[in-house]
Amino acid sequence: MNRPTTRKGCETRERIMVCAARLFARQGARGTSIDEILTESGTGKSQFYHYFRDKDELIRSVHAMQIERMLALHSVIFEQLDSWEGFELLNDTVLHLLESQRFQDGCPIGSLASELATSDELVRMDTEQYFDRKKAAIVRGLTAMKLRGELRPDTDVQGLADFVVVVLQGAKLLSKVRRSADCAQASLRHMLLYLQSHRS
Amino acid sequence: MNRPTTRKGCETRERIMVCAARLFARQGARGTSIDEILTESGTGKSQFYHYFRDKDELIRSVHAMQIERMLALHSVIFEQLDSWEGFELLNDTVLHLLESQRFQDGCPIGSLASELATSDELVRMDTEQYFDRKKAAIVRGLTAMKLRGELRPDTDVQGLADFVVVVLQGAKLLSKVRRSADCAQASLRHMLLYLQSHRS
DNA sequence: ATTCATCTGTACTGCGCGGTATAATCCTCC
DNA sequence: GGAGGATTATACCGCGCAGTACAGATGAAT
Repeated sequence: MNRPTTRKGCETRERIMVCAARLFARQGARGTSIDEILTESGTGKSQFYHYFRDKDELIRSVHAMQIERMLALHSVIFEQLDSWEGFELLNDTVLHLLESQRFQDGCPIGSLASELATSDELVRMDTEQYFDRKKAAIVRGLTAMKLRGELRPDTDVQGLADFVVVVLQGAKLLSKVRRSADCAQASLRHMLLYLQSHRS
Repeated sequence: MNRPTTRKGCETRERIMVCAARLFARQGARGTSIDEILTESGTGKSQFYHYFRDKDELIRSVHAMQIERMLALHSVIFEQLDSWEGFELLNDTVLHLLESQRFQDGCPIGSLASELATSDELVRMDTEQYFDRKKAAIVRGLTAMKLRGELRPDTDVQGLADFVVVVLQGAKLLSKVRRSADCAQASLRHMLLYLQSHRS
């Protein structure tokens, strides 16, 4: 609702957001109560409703934040996606991320989207944009490789980019269910091998 | 709680389950109240608590039912997974299923798992088993093809099977977010192409 | 020091939710 | 036809939830 103006206000809002993000990733948005977030973040109700109109707005804000966070975190990698090393780095980063959460959260963005996509159109659209931006980065990289003659001229860049996004999301989901990165690792490796099969 | 014995009882329990399954797929388990299920299915509270101990038991029952339903629906296909036609049929079936839901539900099993995997260990394990059984069917098929010499002897059957499961789940999730089968279709086609690249 | 907007503490409300209690019906079998 | 379990109707309970009211604290600017 109100954007914070002072330093203290920013910190408070931030603490709520970060804490909510963590809880949402573990137990979903519907499975997390506002009180729980407030207790965990050491804030009060008045503070919450000073910065957010209602729970839905919090959810959307957190989701948007996670999206920007992820895209920022991967921005360096995205720029290297015009080389095999870049894709290897992408795979490694994803696997590393999964392990750092001990395979508990899967993909926070994907999870929240899966939970709310049908009931919250805004969340759905934000997620769609997220996938679009991810895909665009991959398309850029593959196109560059194609232009440099590293990929066959008839390579279906668009379809491959969709494919990569799909594999990434699927791998993250399965690692969450299996509590292990094994299948994710195998899948990502095969994905890379498939990309490389388009070498000219 | 109580298993129904009479015909009427079975029908009542069935109606609750089917209705819950539909609602869970659209709005998640936490996003669906018992009252909503009862209203929609035309049953009463006493009937619900006659057949289910609590909401968790309903959720697990519905989830288990969905799993068995899916495996049964695919059992014929699973037996044909020792041929390229079999995999094509699998892809077509998945796409057809997505379209029949107008891309609203994605994968009911995957969605519920994503929502509850971290908070309900039983749901998580059931889902894991589901993926295992799916993978096993794929492994059987690919192994048969390998033995028949249609796949190269060094083919990583296990890894490929994981890969297929991952792609299927990822495709279903993205179709839900994108409200379209386009990316799913492209991904599944590329998956098949990759499998076929292992031809000997 | 006073002012004034920002920020925060606390107590409260109303309601929807999961779950219970009790008793009434239905059906089958003897 | 009536005994007895299976099934169903209805009213209810208590709690946790999202959201509100309002007063109090903070702190920078003048």
